[in-house]
Amino acid sequence: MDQGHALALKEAGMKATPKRLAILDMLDGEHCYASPEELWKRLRDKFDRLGLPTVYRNLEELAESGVISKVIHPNRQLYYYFCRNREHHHHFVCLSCRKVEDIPSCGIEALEREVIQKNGGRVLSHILQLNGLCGGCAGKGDPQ
Amino acid sequence: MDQGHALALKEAGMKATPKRLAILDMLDGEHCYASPEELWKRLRDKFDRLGLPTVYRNLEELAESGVISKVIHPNRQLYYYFCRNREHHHHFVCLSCRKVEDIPSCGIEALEREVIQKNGGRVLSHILQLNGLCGGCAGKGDPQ
DNA sequence: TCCTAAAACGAAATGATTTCTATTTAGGAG
DNA sequence: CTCCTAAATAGAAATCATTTCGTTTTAGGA
Repeated sequence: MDQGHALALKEAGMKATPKRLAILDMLDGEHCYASPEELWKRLRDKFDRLGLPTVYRNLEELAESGVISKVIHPNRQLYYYFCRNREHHHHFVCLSCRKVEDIPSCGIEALEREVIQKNGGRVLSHILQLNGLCGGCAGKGDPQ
Repeated sequence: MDQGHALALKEAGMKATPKRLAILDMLDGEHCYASPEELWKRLRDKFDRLGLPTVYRNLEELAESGVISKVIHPNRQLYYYFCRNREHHHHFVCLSCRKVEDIPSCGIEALEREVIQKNGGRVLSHILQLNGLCGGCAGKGDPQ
Protein backbone atom coordinates (compact mmCIF):
# COMPACT_ATOMS: atom_id res chain seq x y z
CA MET A 1 0.00 0.00 0.00
CA ASP A 2 1.56 3.22 -1.19
CA GLN A 3 1.78 5.77 1.60
CA GLY A 4 1.70 8.44 -1.05
CA HIS A 5 -1.87 7.53 -1.84
CA ALA A 6 -3.02 8.32 1.67
CA LEU A 7 -1.36 11.67 1.27
CA ALA A 8 -2.98 12.27 -2.07
CA LEU A 9 -6.36 11.53 -0.52
CA LYS A 10 -5.72 13.88 2.34
CA GLU A 11 -4.80 16.60 -0.10
CA ALA A 12 -8.03 15.93 -1.92
CA GLY A 13 -9.94 16.22 1.34
CA MET A 14 -10.97 12.58 1.33
CA LYS A 15 -10.67 10.12 4.19
CA ALA A 16 -8.08 7.43 3.63
CA THR A 17 -10.30 4.43 4.11
CA PRO A 18 -8.88 0.96 3.50
CA LYS A 19 -11.20 0.32 0.59
CA ARG A 20 -10.52 3.62 -1.03
CA LEU A 21 -6.80 3.00 -0.71
CA ALA A 22 -7.16 -0.50 -2.09
CA ILE A 23 -9.01 0.81 -5.12
CA LEU A 24 -6.32 3.36 -5.69
CA ASP A 25 -3.55 0.82 -5.16
CA MET A 26 -5.12 -1.53 -7.64
CA LEU A 27 -5.42 1.15 -10.29
CA ASP A 28 -1.86 2.22 -9.65
CA GLY A 29 0.81 -0.03 -11.05
CA GLU A 30 -1.32 -0.81 -14.07
CA HIS A 31 -0.88 0.92 -17.34
CA CYS A 32 -4.45 0.07 -18.22
CA TYR A 33 -7.82 1.53 -17.58
CA ALA A 34 -10.32 -0.56 -15.66
CA SER A 35 -14.06 -0.69 -15.12
CA PRO A 36 -15.69 -0.45 -11.69
CA GLU A 37 -16.92 -4.02 -11.89
CA GLU A 38 -13.53 -5.41 -12.81
CA LEU A 39 -11.90 -3.67 -9.91
CA TRP A 40 -14.66 -4.84 -7.62
CA LYS A 41 -14.20 -8.47 -8.64
CA ARG A 42 -10.48 -8.29 -8.07
CA LEU A 43 -10.83 -6.56 -4.71
CA ARG A 44 -13.57 -8.71 -3.27
CA ASP A 45 -11.22 -11.33 -1.84
CA LYS A 46 -9.23 -8.65 -0.03
CA PHE A 47 -12.29 -7.70 2.00
CA ASP A 48 -14.99 -9.76 3.60
CA ARG A 49 -17.48 -7.18 2.45
CA LEU A 50 -17.16 -4.82 -0.44
CA GLY A 51 -20.11 -3.43 -2.30
CA LEU A 52 -20.05 -2.61 -5.98
CA PRO A 53 -21.69 0.76 -5.28
CA THR A 54 -18.74 1.56 -3.03
CA VAL A 55 -16.39 1.03 -5.93
CA TYR A 56 -18.51 3.15 -8.22
CA ARG A 57 -18.76 5.92 -5.65
CA ASN A 58 -15.08 5.96 -4.85
CA LEU A 59 -13.98 5.97 -8.44
CA GLU A 60 -16.27 8.85 -9.21
CA GLU A 61 -15.10 10.81 -6.19
CA LEU A 62 -11.48 10.14 -7.01
CA ALA A 63 -12.01 11.29 -10.56
CA GLU A 64 -13.85 14.39 -9.42
CA SER A 65 -11.01 15.40 -7.17
CA GLY A 66 -8.51 14.74 -9.92
CA VAL A 67 -6.69 11.83 -8.31
CA ILE A 68 -7.58 9.51 -11.17
CA SER A 69 -8.91 10.19 -14.64
CA LYS A 70 -11.81 8.93 -16.66
CA VAL A 71 -11.49 7.31 -20.02
CA ILE A 72 -14.03 8.14 -22.69
CA HIS A 73 -14.91 4.81 -24.23
CA PRO A 74 -16.89 4.11 -27.41
CA ASN A 75 -19.13 1.72 -25.47
CA ARG A 76 -19.95 4.57 -23.10
CA GLN A 77 -19.23 2.57 -20.00
CA LEU A 78 -17.15 3.93 -17.18
CA TYR A 79 -13.42 3.31 -17.12
CA TYR A 80 -10.81 4.85 -14.89
CA TYR A 81 -7.09 5.20 -15.03
CA PHE A 82 -4.49 6.15 -12.48
CA CYS A 83 -1.81 8.42 -13.81
CA ARG A 84 1.34 9.42 -12.02
CA ASN A 85 1.74 12.40 -14.28
CA ARG A 86 0.38 15.29 -12.27
CA GLU A 87 0.79 17.79 -15.07
CA HIS A 88 -2.15 18.63 -17.27
CA HIS A 89 -2.07 16.17 -20.13
CA HIS A 90 -4.14 13.77 -22.19
CA HIS A 91 -4.18 10.14 -23.20
CA PHE A 92 -3.81 7.78 -26.07
CA VAL A 93 -5.82 4.71 -25.13
CA CYS A 94 -5.62 1.32 -26.76
CA LEU A 95 -9.07 -0.04 -27.49
CA SER A 96 -7.71 -3.56 -27.55
CA CYS A 97 -5.44 -4.06 -24.53
CA ARG A 98 -6.47 -0.89 -22.70
CA LYS A 99 -2.98 0.43 -22.35
CA VAL A 100 -2.78 4.17 -21.82
CA GLU A 101 0.01 6.43 -23.01
CA ASP A 102 0.41 10.04 -22.06
CA ILE A 103 0.15 12.62 -24.74
CA PRO A 104 2.87 15.14 -24.02
CA SER A 105 1.33 18.50 -24.81
CA CYS A 106 -1.81 19.57 -26.49
CA GLY A 107 -1.77 23.29 -27.14
CA ILE A 108 -5.43 23.24 -26.37
CA GLU A 109 -5.23 26.29 -24.17
CA ALA A 110 -4.44 28.40 -27.19
CA LEU A 111 -7.44 26.89 -28.92
CA GLU A 112 -9.62 27.75 -25.94
CA ARG A 113 -8.49 31.34 -26.01
CA GLU A 114 -9.18 31.51 -29.70
CA VAL A 115 -12.69 30.12 -29.30
CA ILE A 116 -13.56 32.46 -26.44
CA GLN A 117 -12.23 35.42 -28.34
CA LYS A 118 -14.42 34.55 -31.28
CA ASN A 119 -17.61 33.37 -29.57
CA GLY A 120 -17.42 34.73 -26.05
CA GLY A 121 -18.49 32.53 -23.18
CA ARG A 122 -16.40 30.38 -20.93
CA VAL A 123 -14.70 27.04 -21.34
CA LEU A 124 -15.29 24.84 -18.31
CA SER A 125 -13.52 21.71 -19.46
CA HIS A 126 -12.12 20.05 -22.50
CA ILE A 127 -11.84 16.54 -23.74
CA LEU A 128 -8.93 15.38 -25.81
CA GLN A 129 -8.25 11.72 -26.27
CA LEU A 130 -6.75 9.58 -28.98
CA ASN A 131 -8.27 6.15 -29.47
CA GLY A 132 -6.52 3.41 -31.32
CA LEU A 133 -4.24 0.44 -31.05
CA CYS A 134 -1.00 0.57 -29.16
CA GLY A 135 2.26 -0.60 -30.69
CA GLY A 136 1.77 -4.08 -29.32
CA CYS A 137 -1.80 -4.49 -30.56
CA ALA A 138 -1.61 -2.87 -33.99
CA GLY A 139 -1.48 -5.54 -36.67
CA LYS A 140 -2.76 -8.27 -34.38
CA GLY A 141 -6.34 -8.07 -35.64
CA ASP A 142 -9.23 -5.86 -34.80
CA PRO A 143 -9.90 -4.31 -31.43
CA GLN A 144 -12.28 -6.31 -29.26
CA MET B 1 -37.79 18.98 -46.28
CA ASP B 2 -34.32 19.64 -47.56
CA GLN B 3 -33.68 17.79 -50.78
CA GLY B 4 -29.99 17.88 -49.92
CA HIS B 5 -30.63 15.55 -47.05
CA ALA B 6 -31.98 12.84 -49.32
CA LEU B 7 -28.83 13.22 -51.34
CA ALA B 8 -26.64 13.04 -48.27
CA LEU B 9 -28.38 9.84 -47.27
CA LYS B 10 -27.90 8.36 -50.72
CA GLU B 11 -24.23 9.17 -50.56
CA ALA B 12 -24.08 7.45 -47.21
CA GLY B 13 -25.75 4.38 -48.69
CA MET B 14 -28.88 4.80 -46.60
CA LYS B 15 -32.46 4.74 -47.79
CA ALA B 16 -34.18 8.09 -47.68
CA THR B 17 -37.15 7.09 -45.57
CA PRO B 18 -39.60 9.76 -44.41
CA LYS B 19 -38.75 9.24 -40.79
CA ARG B 20 -35.05 9.33 -41.34
CA LEU B 21 -35.42 12.53 -43.31
CA ALA B 22 -37.64 14.03 -40.63
CA ILE B 23 -35.07 13.28 -37.98
CA LEU B 24 -32.39 14.88 -40.07
CA ASP B 25 -34.57 17.87 -40.86
CA MET B 26 -35.34 18.40 -37.21
CA LEU B 27 -31.69 18.33 -36.25
CA ASP B 28 -30.85 20.68 -39.08
CA GLY B 29 -31.75 24.29 -38.55
CA GLU B 30 -30.95 24.02 -34.88
CA HIS B 31 -27.71 25.15 -33.43
CA CYS B 32 -28.22 22.82 -30.54
CA TYR B 33 -27.63 19.20 -29.81
CA ALA B 34 -30.62 17.03 -28.99
CA SER B 35 -31.32 13.72 -27.33
CA PRO B 36 -33.11 10.84 -29.04
CA GLU B 37 -36.08 11.14 -26.73
CA GLU B 38 -36.48 14.88 -27.31
CA LEU B 39 -36.44 14.39 -31.04
CA TRP B 40 -38.90 11.55 -30.73
CA LYS B 41 -41.35 13.65 -28.71
CA ARG B 42 -41.19 16.46 -31.19
CA LEU B 43 -41.59 14.16 -34.18
CA ARG B 44 -44.40 12.01 -32.85
CA ASP B 45 -47.14 14.34 -34.05
CA LYS B 46 -45.75 14.32 -37.56
CA PHE B 47 -46.30 10.56 -37.82
CA ASP B 48 -49.12 8.36 -36.66
CA ARG B 49 -46.53 5.84 -35.58
CA LEU B 50 -42.97 6.50 -34.64
CA GLY B 51 -41.04 4.29 -32.31
CA LEU B 52 -38.37 5.55 -29.97
CA PRO B 53 -36.06 2.71 -31.03
CA THR B 54 -36.39 3.95 -34.57
CA VAL B 55 -35.07 7.33 -33.52
CA TYR B 56 -32.20 5.76 -31.59
CA ARG B 57 -31.31 3.51 -34.49
CA ASN B 58 -31.40 6.26 -37.07
CA LEU B 59 -29.36 8.67 -35.04
CA GLU B 60 -26.73 6.05 -34.47
CA GLU B 61 -26.62 5.09 -38.13
CA LEU B 62 -26.46 8.70 -39.19
CA ALA B 63 -23.61 9.34 -36.80
CA GLU B 64 -21.78 6.24 -37.94
CA SER B 65 -21.93 7.33 -41.53
CA GLY B 66 -20.77 10.80 -40.60
CA VAL B 67 -23.93 12.68 -41.54
CA ILE B 68 -24.40 13.94 -37.99
CA SER B 69 -22.07 14.02 -35.03
CA LYS B 70 -22.26 12.86 -31.47
CA VAL B 71 -21.78 15.10 -28.49
CA ILE B 72 -19.85 13.80 -25.51
CA HIS B 73 -21.87 14.88 -22.52
CA PRO B 74 -20.90 14.79 -18.83
CA ASN B 75 -24.12 12.94 -18.04
CA ARG B 76 -23.09 10.27 -20.52
CA GLN B 77 -26.39 10.27 -22.34
CA LEU B 78 -26.60 10.37 -26.09
CA TYR B 79 -26.85 13.67 -27.88
CA TYR B 80 -26.54 14.40 -31.56
CA TYR B 81 -25.87 17.47 -33.61
CA PHE B 82 -26.25 18.27 -37.27
CA CYS B 83 -23.41 20.24 -38.70
CA ARG B 84 -23.30 21.80 -42.13
CA ASN B 85 -19.55 22.03 -41.93
CA ARG B 86 -18.34 19.03 -43.91
CA GLU B 87 -14.70 19.64 -43.10
CA HIS B 88 -13.05 17.80 -40.28
CA HIS B 89 -13.54 19.92 -37.20
CA HIS B 90 -14.60 19.89 -33.57
CA HIS B 91 -17.09 21.56 -31.31
CA PHE B 92 -17.48 23.91 -28.41
CA VAL B 93 -20.72 22.90 -26.72
CA CYS B 94 -22.65 24.95 -24.21
CA LEU B 95 -23.67 22.83 -21.25
CA SER B 96 -26.47 25.23 -20.45
CA CYS B 97 -28.35 26.05 -23.66
CA ARG B 98 -26.77 23.30 -25.79
CA LYS B 99 -25.58 25.63 -28.49
CA VAL B 100 -22.72 24.27 -30.55
CA GLU B 101 -19.96 26.30 -32.14
CA ASP B 102 -17.43 24.98 -34.58
CA ILE B 103 -13.81 24.95 -33.56
CA PRO B 104 -11.88 26.03 -36.61
CA SER B 105 -8.77 23.91 -36.60
CA CYS B 106 -7.22 21.58 -34.12
CA GLY B 107 -3.76 20.58 -35.22
CA ILE B 108 -4.50 17.20 -33.81
CA GLU B 109 -3.14 15.39 -36.81
CA ALA B 110 0.35 16.57 -35.92
CA LEU B 111 -0.24 15.32 -32.40
CA GLU B 112 -1.31 11.94 -33.76
CA ARG B 113 1.83 11.66 -35.82
CA GLU B 114 3.91 12.59 -32.82
CA VAL B 115 2.26 9.98 -30.64
CA ILE B 116 2.60 7.24 -33.23
CA GLN B 117 6.20 8.10 -33.80
CA LYS B 118 6.89 7.81 -30.11
CA ASN B 119 4.75 4.85 -29.13
CA GLY B 120 4.00 3.06 -32.36
CA GLY B 121 0.52 1.72 -32.96
CA ARG B 122 -2.34 3.26 -34.83
CA VAL B 123 -4.78 6.04 -34.05
CA LEU B 124 -8.31 5.03 -35.02
CA SER B 125 -10.16 8.08 -33.83
CA HIS B 126 -9.79 11.12 -31.70
CA ILE B 127 -12.06 13.11 -29.47
CA LEU B 128 -11.68 16.82 -29.04
CA GLN B 129 -14.43 18.87 -27.53
CA LEU B 130 -14.64 22.01 -25.48
CA ASN B 131 -17.37 22.15 -22.86
CA GLY B 132 -18.50 25.37 -21.30
CA LEU B 133 -20.95 28.20 -21.46
CA CYS B 134 -21.62 30.09 -24.65
CA GLY B 135 -21.48 33.86 -24.78
CA GLY B 136 -25.20 34.10 -24.05
CA CYS B 137 -25.14 31.77 -21.06
CA ALA B 138 -21.91 32.78 -19.35
CA GLY B 139 -22.67 34.94 -16.33
CA LYS B 140 -26.31 33.88 -16.16
CA GLY B 141 -25.76 31.32 -13.41
CA ASP B 142 -24.58 27.77 -13.38
CA PRO B 143 -25.15 25.27 -16.09
CA GLN B 144 -28.16 23.03 -15.53
C1' DT C 1 -45.31 -3.73 -60.98
C1' DC C 2 -42.52 -6.87 -58.29
C1' DC C 3 -39.20 -8.24 -55.11
C1' DT C 4 -36.00 -8.04 -51.60
C1' DA C 5 -33.15 -6.09 -48.45
C1' DA C 6 -33.61 -2.45 -45.45
C1' DA C 7 -36.35 0.00 -42.19
C1' DA C 8 -39.78 0.42 -38.65
C1' DC C 9 -42.81 -1.24 -34.95
C1' DG C 10 -43.36 -1.67 -30.05
C1' DA C 11 -43.35 -4.59 -26.30
C1' DA C 12 -40.07 -6.46 -23.57
C1' DA C 13 -35.49 -7.10 -21.91
C1' DT C 14 -31.17 -5.40 -20.52
C1' DG C 15 -27.73 -4.14 -17.45
C1' DA C 16 -24.76 -0.56 -16.04
C1' DT C 17 -25.30 2.75 -12.69
C1' DT C 18 -27.62 4.97 -8.82
C1' DT C 19 -30.56 5.42 -4.83
C1' DC C 20 -31.94 4.50 -0.27
C1' DT C 21 -31.80 3.50 4.66
C1' DA C 22 -29.33 1.47 8.20
C1' DT C 23 -24.84 0.55 9.94
C1' DT C 24 -19.95 1.24 10.44
C1' DT C 25 -15.74 3.88 10.65
C1' DA C 26 -11.91 7.45 10.13
C1' DG C 27 -9.78 10.74 12.36
C1' DG C 28 -9.96 15.27 14.75
C1' DA C 29 -11.09 17.12 19.43
C1' DG C 30 -10.60 16.83 24.16
C1' DC D 1 -6.40 7.09 24.65
C1' DT D 2 -11.66 7.85 24.22
C1' DC D 3 -15.54 10.22 22.13
C1' DC D 4 -18.04 12.12 18.68
C1' DT D 5 -19.62 13.29 14.23
C1' DA D 6 -19.46 13.62 9.57
C1' DA D 7 -18.13 10.68 6.11
C1' DA D 8 -18.06 6.14 4.25
C1' DT D 9 -20.09 1.55 3.41
C1' DA D 10 -23.43 -2.30 2.84
C1' DG D 11 -26.64 -4.43 0.11
C1' DA D 12 -30.97 -4.80 -1.72
C1' DA D 13 -33.76 -2.52 -4.76
C1' DA D 14 -34.79 0.85 -8.19
C1' DT D 15 -33.81 3.37 -12.24
C1' DC D 16 -34.10 4.30 -16.81
C1' DA D 17 -31.60 5.14 -21.01
C1' DT D 18 -30.71 2.09 -24.49
C1' DT D 19 -31.08 -2.26 -27.04
C1' DT D 20 -33.07 -6.55 -28.57
C1' DC D 21 -36.37 -9.38 -30.82
C1' DG D 22 -39.72 -11.23 -33.95
C1' DT D 23 -42.96 -9.33 -37.00
C1' DT D 24 -44.69 -6.12 -40.34
C1' DT D 25 -44.00 -2.48 -43.61
C1' DT D 26 -41.60 0.00 -47.18
C1' DA D 27 -38.05 2.16 -50.38
C1' DG D 28 -36.30 1.82 -54.50
C1' DG D 29 -33.83 -0.94 -57.99
C1' DA D 30 -34.95 -4.57 -61.54
